[in-house]
Amino acid sequence: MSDSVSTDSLPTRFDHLEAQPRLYKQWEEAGYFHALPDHPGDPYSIVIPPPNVTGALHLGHALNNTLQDICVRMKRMQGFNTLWMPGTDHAGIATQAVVERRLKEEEDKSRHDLGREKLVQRIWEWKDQYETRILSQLKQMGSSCDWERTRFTLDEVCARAVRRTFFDLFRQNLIYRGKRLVNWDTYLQTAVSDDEVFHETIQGHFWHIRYPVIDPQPGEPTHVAIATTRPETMLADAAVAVHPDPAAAFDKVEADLRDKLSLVSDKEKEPLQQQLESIAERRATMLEPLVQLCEMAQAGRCLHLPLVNREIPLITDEWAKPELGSGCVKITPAHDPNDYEVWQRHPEIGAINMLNSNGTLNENAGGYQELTIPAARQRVVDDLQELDLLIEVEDREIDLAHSDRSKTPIEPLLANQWFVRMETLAQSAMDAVESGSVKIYPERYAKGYLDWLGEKRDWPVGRQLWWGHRIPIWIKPWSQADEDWLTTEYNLDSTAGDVVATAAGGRMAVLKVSASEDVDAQFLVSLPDASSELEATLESHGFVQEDEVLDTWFSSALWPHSTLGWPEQTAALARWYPTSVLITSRDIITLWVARMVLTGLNNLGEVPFRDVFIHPKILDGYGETMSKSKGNGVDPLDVIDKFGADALRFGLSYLTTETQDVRLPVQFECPNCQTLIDQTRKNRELPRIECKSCGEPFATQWARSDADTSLPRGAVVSARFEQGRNFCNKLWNAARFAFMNLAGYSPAPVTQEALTLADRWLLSRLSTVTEQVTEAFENYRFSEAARTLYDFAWDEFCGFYVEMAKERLQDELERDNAQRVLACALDQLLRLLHPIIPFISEELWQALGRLASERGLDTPQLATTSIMQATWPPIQKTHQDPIIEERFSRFQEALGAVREIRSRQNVAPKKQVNFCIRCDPQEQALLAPMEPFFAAMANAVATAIGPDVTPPATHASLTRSGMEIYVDLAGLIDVVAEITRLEKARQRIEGQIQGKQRKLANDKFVANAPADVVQRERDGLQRLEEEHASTTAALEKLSQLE
RNA sequence: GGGCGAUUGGCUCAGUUGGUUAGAGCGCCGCACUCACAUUGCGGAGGUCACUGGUUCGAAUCCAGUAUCGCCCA
Repeated sequence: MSDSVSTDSLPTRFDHLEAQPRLYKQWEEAGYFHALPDHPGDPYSIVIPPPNVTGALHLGHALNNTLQDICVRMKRMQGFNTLWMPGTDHAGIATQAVVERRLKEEEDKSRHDLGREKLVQRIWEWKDQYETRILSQLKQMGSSCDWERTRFTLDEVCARAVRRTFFDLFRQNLIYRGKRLVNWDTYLQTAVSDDEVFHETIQGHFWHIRYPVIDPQPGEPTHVAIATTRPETMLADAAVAVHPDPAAAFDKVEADLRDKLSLVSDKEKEPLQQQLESIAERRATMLEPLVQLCEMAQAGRCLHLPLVNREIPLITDEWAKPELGSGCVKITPAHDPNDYEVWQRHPEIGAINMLNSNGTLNENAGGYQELTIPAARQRVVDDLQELDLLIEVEDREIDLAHSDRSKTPIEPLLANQWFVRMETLAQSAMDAVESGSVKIYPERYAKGYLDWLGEKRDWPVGRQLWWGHRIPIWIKPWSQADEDWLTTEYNLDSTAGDVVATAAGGRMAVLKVSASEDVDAQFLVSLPDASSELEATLESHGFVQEDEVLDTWFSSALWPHSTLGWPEQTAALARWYPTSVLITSRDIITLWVARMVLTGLNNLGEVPFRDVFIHPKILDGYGETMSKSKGNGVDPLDVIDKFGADALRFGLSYLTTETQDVRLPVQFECPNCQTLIDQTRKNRELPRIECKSCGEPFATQWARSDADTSLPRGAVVSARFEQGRNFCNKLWNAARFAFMNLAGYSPAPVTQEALTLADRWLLSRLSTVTEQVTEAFENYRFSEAARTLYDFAWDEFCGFYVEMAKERLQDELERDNAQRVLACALDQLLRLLHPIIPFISEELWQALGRLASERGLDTPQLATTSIMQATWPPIQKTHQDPIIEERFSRFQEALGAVREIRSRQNVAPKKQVNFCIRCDPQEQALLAPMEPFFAAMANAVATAIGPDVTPPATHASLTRSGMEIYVDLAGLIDVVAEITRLEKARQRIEGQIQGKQRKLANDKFVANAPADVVQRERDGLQRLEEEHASTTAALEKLSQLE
């Protein structure tokens, strides 16, 4: 931009595509984002929720990062020593899954074909590519992160923290390995957590099977019937269970049903009644056989498990439900969570694992070894039928767990897992929230956090993956020789059974695991530092490092302190830990937020952040979450291209309210003619779409065929961002107007006396707005701040103040002060807006600086080069003047009334009209000086204002806050239109009068309501009656004219 | 099954501790482009605040229940 600003040099539009990279580069090169521990100011810090490198950022991230940037930019302006720590997350399973899928698709290779080292290398390549993309997206949004500190959860700094934390927890006996039922993803061949599993109802079957009883006594059944949705699991059955007291079980079911029956409405009674009847029926026919089976179980009767020819016991357990199926249930502890629980109660039945990690059956499946699960299922069913042991097959909807990562069915599997013991850790994290050391906004989310932690479930931290932090444990079968070696060489403390001992002066933690049924005794050794020579020594002694890697959340849990350099006692850590606020989305409160709190407390004895702000989720127009796989995802860069980063940010903050998720109806933008085409559930899955306006086709993200991919791509955007774009344009042009009128600007103090009414009104409003916006931002009420600024900037600053300044700027005597106040007001407004719309506010700030480098009312000061260095506007309480604001609104009402009459009467805008106002002397004093503004803003000339005004012969009138506004319509009046309007008005007034009269006639209201409320009603009634009288009079007059 | 949240004009949302005639943006209708901005200005139409009860002088707002939707947990 040139040094002088004129209409020629400042276009009527903000060119965001040109300005954004230029301004961002300026900021970055000036080092405004970089925080140093020894900079002045109280510390303020935020760590970014590290986006995972699986893919590019979407609008949810845009929202998340916009809110963080708003906080950070405001705090920086407020003089805090502000750090925003950026980085990305390696997202173990998700990223590996994506890369493996591509490997399969593009090269038809599995990870085993490639090998660990090469696969990991591929994933690093993927990571580099997406990290670059993600960081670039963040920059294009305007995020003012301290890029020099950028971290990655798998880099060496984070790795050090992970290593040290694992070692420390292990040393405290808080990490252990145990056999647990896990969700096994047979495709990715890893356990996945419950959070990575989704459930889907599918059409399945319910197979009813008979197991022969071994040596039945006379009178006893020869077979026991069971039913299952997964018949192949019978190969690993360990028992069949029957309820220990079937009669009591029936009693309980019936009692529960009756309880329910007494509570529900009539129409719901019927199904319950039916259930009761069928239970009674079952009881009649089945109780006796069930009791008999129960006795058989107690007598130790066994069953013959067909196909694998094993003997399994009949046992009694409450998991068997007499009211369901045959009343008996097969127990497969290694492949079913409920059966696993049964095993815990009956350890003697054992557990048999029939699965290989790749989902094929193992040697325990006998003749079915090597088969996949679906194949085995078919064979088992066929073979049972052959043996006449299949009773029937029932169609049934079943709930099937799927892996979120591979989209394949989950197999429950008994496997050795690494766990973190949560008892004390979880308690510490609960205490932190309960005591208020961590505050969650909105408060209601604290409940979920506390409930989840309250279960204190141990955290499974091992993943059978290759991408991640390898578990720092070295394993070797126990031997006396090694024990002696460790003792003499490293002063190993006594290795009491299953308690961790330290060695090497605390640089080694050793656990001697006693032998169990399937594992011999062994040493587990953990080391705190990667660089330790101990590692090599151990390996040369035959210790082998655990293959598995840690759950991604293990490293994310350390993020607030690992990024600051912990376990080193860095200056950054001392300065910025604990961080000020964590801003994130609600779905990871438990997975991430809770774990950060407990690791922070464990590692540093201090919570990781003071506040947690949970922001809404972004949904599409149908209320569905956005995602690439649905096709309703919006790329922030598409929005930025079309509307600008400021529009994106403004739109998102405007929508960030406390209770609502953000619904954004989504459109395709035709690349040929820019028409927006609503996205529907149907068209969002199409590879190509034909524009309804120009008829040309364009490609979507689903385009695969050559014909489709050769078409131009249609961006997916949302018209909701038009509001932000328009707002920026409005601000731009208001500033443009100011610049055009700042020629000859000279800085000088403006005395109180020199301020006009409009000035004082604007300064009062500005002060009030500053207070509201500051308060709103500080309490994470982003929408409120955005709305307040929008309304103020558009309606008050542009709609009134700028309009009113026009006159004065042409007046030689007034011009200097008008320029000074205008420059100062624009300056303040830009600062307030900067956190939300950083680019345009910076561009305008710099332009203003070239024209009016020194500004301010009391003592003009040299403005900073960049708005980023400007201070946050202080709240000028002395400027706040409620009386001025109140009186000014009288003017706005009077002006509105004149405009309304003009419009109603179809008076051409260019046609000047006369008007007069009958009002109190108080209003008269206010309105008199505003006469020029009526002329400028409504093309209306005041003929009289005061208590003794006589209305013109032909007029239309309106009543506003006790003022009668009359517009002289001689020669202009549309009598019919005016009569229609007045009659409608009179009707409305009469209704209101009646309402008020009724209210005031109610003794209870008068007696109970506060005096001011009653008085307000009385005043209102009086005003309405006056209005009614004048309306009636006007109507009479008009009907004479007609 | 348990928990949390939502339901306000055609659409997306505000609505402070219950108190005048429930607001905004978009869309719609009418008027207006020489004078910052048509991504604009001025005006207008459009809502029995999901439903049913209750508390209260007074309920979009508080309480209970119902319905529908969403999310989380099992």
